[in-house]
Amino acid sequence: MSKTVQRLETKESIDERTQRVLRGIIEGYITSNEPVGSRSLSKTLEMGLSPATIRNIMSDLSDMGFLMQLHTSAGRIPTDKAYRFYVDQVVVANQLTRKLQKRIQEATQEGGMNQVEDLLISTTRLLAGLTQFVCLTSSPRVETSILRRIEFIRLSSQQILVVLVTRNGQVRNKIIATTEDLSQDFLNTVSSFLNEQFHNRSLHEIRQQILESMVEDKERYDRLLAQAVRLGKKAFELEDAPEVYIEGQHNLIFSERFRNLNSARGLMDAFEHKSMIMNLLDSTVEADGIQIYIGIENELESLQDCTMVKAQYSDKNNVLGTIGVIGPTNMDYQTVIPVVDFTARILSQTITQQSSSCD
Amino acid sequence: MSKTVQRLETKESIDERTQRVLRGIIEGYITSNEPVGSRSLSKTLEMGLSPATIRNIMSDLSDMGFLMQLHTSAGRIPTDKAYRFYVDQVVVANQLTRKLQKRIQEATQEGGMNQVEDLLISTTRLLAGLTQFVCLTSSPRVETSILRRIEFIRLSSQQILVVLVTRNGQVRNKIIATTEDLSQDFLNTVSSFLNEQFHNRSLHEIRQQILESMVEDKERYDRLLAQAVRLGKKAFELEDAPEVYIEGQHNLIFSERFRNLNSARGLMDAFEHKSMIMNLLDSTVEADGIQIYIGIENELESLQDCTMVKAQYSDKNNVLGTIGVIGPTNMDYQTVIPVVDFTARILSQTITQQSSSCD
DNA sequence: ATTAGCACTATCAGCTGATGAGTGCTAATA
DNA sequence: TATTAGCACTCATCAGCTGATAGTGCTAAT
Repeated sequence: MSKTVQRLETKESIDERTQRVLRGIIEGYITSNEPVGSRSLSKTLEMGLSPATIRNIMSDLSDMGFLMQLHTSAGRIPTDKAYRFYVDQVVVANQLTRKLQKRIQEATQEGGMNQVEDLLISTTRLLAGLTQFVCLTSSPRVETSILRRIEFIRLSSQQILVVLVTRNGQVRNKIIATTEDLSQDFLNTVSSFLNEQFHNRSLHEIRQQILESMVEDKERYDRLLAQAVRLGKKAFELEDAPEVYIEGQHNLIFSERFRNLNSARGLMDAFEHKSMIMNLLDSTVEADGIQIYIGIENELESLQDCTMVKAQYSDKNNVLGTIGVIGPTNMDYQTVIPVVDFTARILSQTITQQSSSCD
Repeated sequence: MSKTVQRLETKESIDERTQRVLRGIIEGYITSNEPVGSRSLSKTLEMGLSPATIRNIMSDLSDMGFLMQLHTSAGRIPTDKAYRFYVDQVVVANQLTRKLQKRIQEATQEGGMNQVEDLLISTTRLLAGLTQFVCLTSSPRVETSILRRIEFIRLSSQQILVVLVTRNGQVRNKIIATTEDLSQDFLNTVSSFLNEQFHNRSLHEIRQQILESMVEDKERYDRLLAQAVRLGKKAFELEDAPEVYIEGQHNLIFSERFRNLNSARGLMDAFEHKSMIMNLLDSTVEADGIQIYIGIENELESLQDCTMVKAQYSDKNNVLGTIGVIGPTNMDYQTVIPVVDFTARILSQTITQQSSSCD
C-alpha cells in the first residue's frame, strides 16, 4: 500500500514561540492522554498568550502536519511527526534518578544469575515493570557466539547429549541420535579434540570449517577425526529457533493508555511470530545508542500506533542483541528513553563481566 | 471469609422430567452464553411442555439452588451446583473425533522434541489452541526425578558446569563456583563415581544420602570421596523454581465467553505467581483420571468464576505432573473433558516411550 | 500582530418513553 | 390433580431528546 517511512522529516524551521506551543501540546497530551485545547494550554504555558492567539498558532501547526483533531470541536493531539520533532529537538539526555539507577543495577545483579538466559529474562521483566509497557529482548545469536567448551555425554547406545557452552555463558543442550554405539571414553577424546581445534572460534566459523573438512578427501582421516567431524557437524547444526523474550503483555491490555488503540489484539498476535519479532528487533541501521521508531515509522503494520524504543547490548567485543519496549506514541519519552538506555548499558556491563570471568 | 467448598453435593433426587429441563437449560446456556427463558426452552426441548409448565419447573429448580437470575425479568442461568450435576450425572465419556485424536497425536510426535521441556511447552500450547482457553502444565518435579547421568565440566578455575540428565529426558544445567581449581580429569573421576553410586535413584534420595554422608566422620574419606560429596551436594541442591508452563492467556481476554467475567485481570495477576499455580495444579486428591473444579469449588478466589479441568500425566512408574485448562463455567464440557483427558494420555505415552529408550 | 467576541459544532451525561423478553400468579381446563 | 392460557408486572435496553461543556474558526476592534 504505502512505501515504508524510514524516518519522518522535521527540517522545517519553526520559530521559537511556535515551538514552545507545540512542545506544550505534546507534553500536555503525554501527561493527560487527552486532546489539549487552546484555553487550557493558554493557562499552563504561562507565556501571556490568549487562547485566540494560541488557536492561530495551532492552526498553523495543523497545516504543517504537526497536529490533528479527532473531530472538529475537540482539542488537538500531536501527530507522529510532532513526536519525532519532540524526540529529536526537545528531549535532552535526562538523568535517571539515583533511586531508579539503583533499582536497575540491583535487579540485574541478583543472585544465581550465572546463566545468560536467566539474566535476559529477568532484565526483560524488569524493564516491562519499570515502563509498564511490553518489553522485548532478543538473545545473542548463537551464530556469532564464541565457543568456550563442547562436551559429549553418552546417554544410551543411540543417544548422545551435546553440551555447548559459549563465551558469554550461554549453555545449550541437544540430544543427537547415533547409529553406532560410541563409548564415553571415545566421546571424551572427540570432545577434547574439538575443544582444542575450535577454542575461541565463533560457532559460525566452526560450522563453516567442519563443512570444508567434509568435502576434503575422506580417506585421509583416521577414525577419530572422521567421527569428530561427523559428531561436530550434528552438534553445531544451527538450531534456528531465534530466542526472543517478551514480558508485560498484560500491560498492553490493562493500561489506560492502550485502551484507545484497540490494536492490542493485532499486537498480541504479532508477538506469536517470534522470528518476525526477532527481525524487528535486530534490524538496525545505526551502530549504537538508542533507536526510536514512532508510529508509522514502524514497518510492522500492527505497530503503527505505537512507539518502539530499543537499544543494543553487547559484550566487550560484539553487539549481542537488542532490548526494547513498545508503548503508546504518547509515552513519557523523557523517562522511557533514559531507562531503556541505562538498562541496556547495565546489561552489557553485566554480560561483559561474566564472559571475562573465564580464563 | 467462607470456608472452602470441596465439592458441591448433588445427591438430591430429581425426577426424570425436571432433570431433562435442567439439562436443557444448561446446554442452552453453554451454546448461547445467554440466559435461557421458558418460551425458547419450550421449543427446543420438544417435550410438549408449555412455557408455563416449564416456568413452574424452573421455579422449583431455582428453589433447589440449580438456577439463578441476573435480574428479575431475565432468563435463568445455571449455578455452579447445576454444572456439578451436569458433569456428574449427564456428561458421559464422549468419544473424540478421529480427526481431533490425529491432531493431538501428530502435534505431540513433532520432530526434534527430544527434550521433555519442549514436549511440555508444545503440548500446553496445543491444548490452549484446541480449547481456546488458558492451559497450564506443571513440569515433573525435579525432586522425584530419577538420575540418569551427571557430569561436571570445567569452565574456568572457579567455575564448573553441572549437567544433570534425568530418566525422562530432562536436562538441567547449573554453573557452580569452586574455590579450588579442579582438573577436568579429576572431575571425570568424580562424575563416574557419582554416576555409579547413584544411578537410577531419585534426586531426593540422592540428596538425602549425600547429607548423611556429610555428617559421618569426615576423617574416613579420601580426597576423591570428599570432593565428590562436596560437589554432589552443590549439584543436587534443590533449585526450587517450580516450572509451570502457561499458554493462551490472550484467549482469556479476547474470547466472548470471558468478556462477562471481568475477573480476567485477577486471573492474569494470579498467573504471575508461578509457585501458587504449581500448588493449584499439583494439589490432587484422587489418584487418576480427570478432575474438575467448578466455580466456587476452586480454592483460589480469582478462579471462582471459572472451571478448571485437569489431568495428571505420568511415565511408566510415577505421576510426573498435571496438565489442565481454565475456562468459563459454561464451557462445553462434552468436548473439553475428553480433549484434556486424551491429551494427558498421549503426553504420558510419549514420555514413557522416551524414558524407556535408554538402556 | 494580537485579542475579544460570537456563531458554530461535537461530545457527553441524563432523562424520556417505547419495546420486548421474561416472570409469577390465578383461574380455567383436561 | 396436573397442565395451561391469560394477564399484570418487572426490568434492561435502546432511540431520541435535552442542556451543558469545551472546543474551533472567523471577523472586527485594538
